[in-house]
Amino acid sequence: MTKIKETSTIQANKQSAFNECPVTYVMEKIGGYWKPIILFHLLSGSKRYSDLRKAIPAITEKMLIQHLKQLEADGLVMRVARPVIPPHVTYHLTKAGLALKPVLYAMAVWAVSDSKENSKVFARNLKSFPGFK
Amino acid sequence: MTKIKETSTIQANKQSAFNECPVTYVMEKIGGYWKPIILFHLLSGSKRYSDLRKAIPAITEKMLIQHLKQLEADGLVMRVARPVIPPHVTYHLTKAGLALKPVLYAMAVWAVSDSKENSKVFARNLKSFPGFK
DNA sequence: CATGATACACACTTCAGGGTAAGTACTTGT
DNA sequence: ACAAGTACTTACCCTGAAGTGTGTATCATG
Repeated sequence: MTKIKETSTIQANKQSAFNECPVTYVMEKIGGYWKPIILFHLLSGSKRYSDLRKAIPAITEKMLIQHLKQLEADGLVMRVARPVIPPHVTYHLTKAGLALKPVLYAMAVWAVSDSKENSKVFARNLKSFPGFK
Repeated sequence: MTKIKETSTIQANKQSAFNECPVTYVMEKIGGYWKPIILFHLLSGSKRYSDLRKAIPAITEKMLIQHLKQLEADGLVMRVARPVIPPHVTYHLTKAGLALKPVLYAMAVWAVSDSKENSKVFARNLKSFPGFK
């Protein structure tokens, strides 16, 4: 994890939001481009490191590991390493990780209904992502 | 809204995550330090611009406006301006914005139970926020 | 003997979100 | 005449999350 500067308003704001806002608390844990995707793949069952890599081709190894370590430190996933050569490491969701299922589900439901109701807005958003026309 | 570079892997990843992952879709809309807090305040009723400023003292005017504009563009809030002097502008949640209530609630429930079950992890996290001992 | 597979580690760079600070327009009150 | 309130706008800077690329240990297999 990257070092954090002590004197920084942005960190102070993060702190207060973290303390006061449970939504921010959740987003600190499942936020970022990759964490939700990793969690999604683990929700369908435990996976090896290399299986995750194959399941998410676009992710770099650095990002994958970094987020797995963070998820582990946050108590959402468990790392199980078998002491064999070549290494054999699997990642599992913990109880807390599994408890995220309804949360992620609620988000997904909203996303689907929102992208239907506001298809125009959706289209505008898509345009703002380069490579789309 | 800030300009976005066309040639950027990070944007490309955002795009694919946005397309494939409904959770990312939601977080694009309610993510950031301030959006959940603004939404929270609007959930308890429509508010004037100046009321929001008073309710969230730490936020700067730039951030407040910027996020309100984004929320408006995303169809989550509605801006109602009365053509009087001095100006009188109120912000309301739209149908889609109100529909976020169960989502935010699910997140809050998880946050509370998680911070209870894993008080040690919580403590570690707090330490990582400067200003805490 | 060297190539491949596995699960990482580390140094370096980029960029978009967030912060700071100052200014605008228009009118009412003193 | 000038300060105060309201709802913004704009220019500039800084930081930290994310991406790029290369290196490591260990053993089996051809």
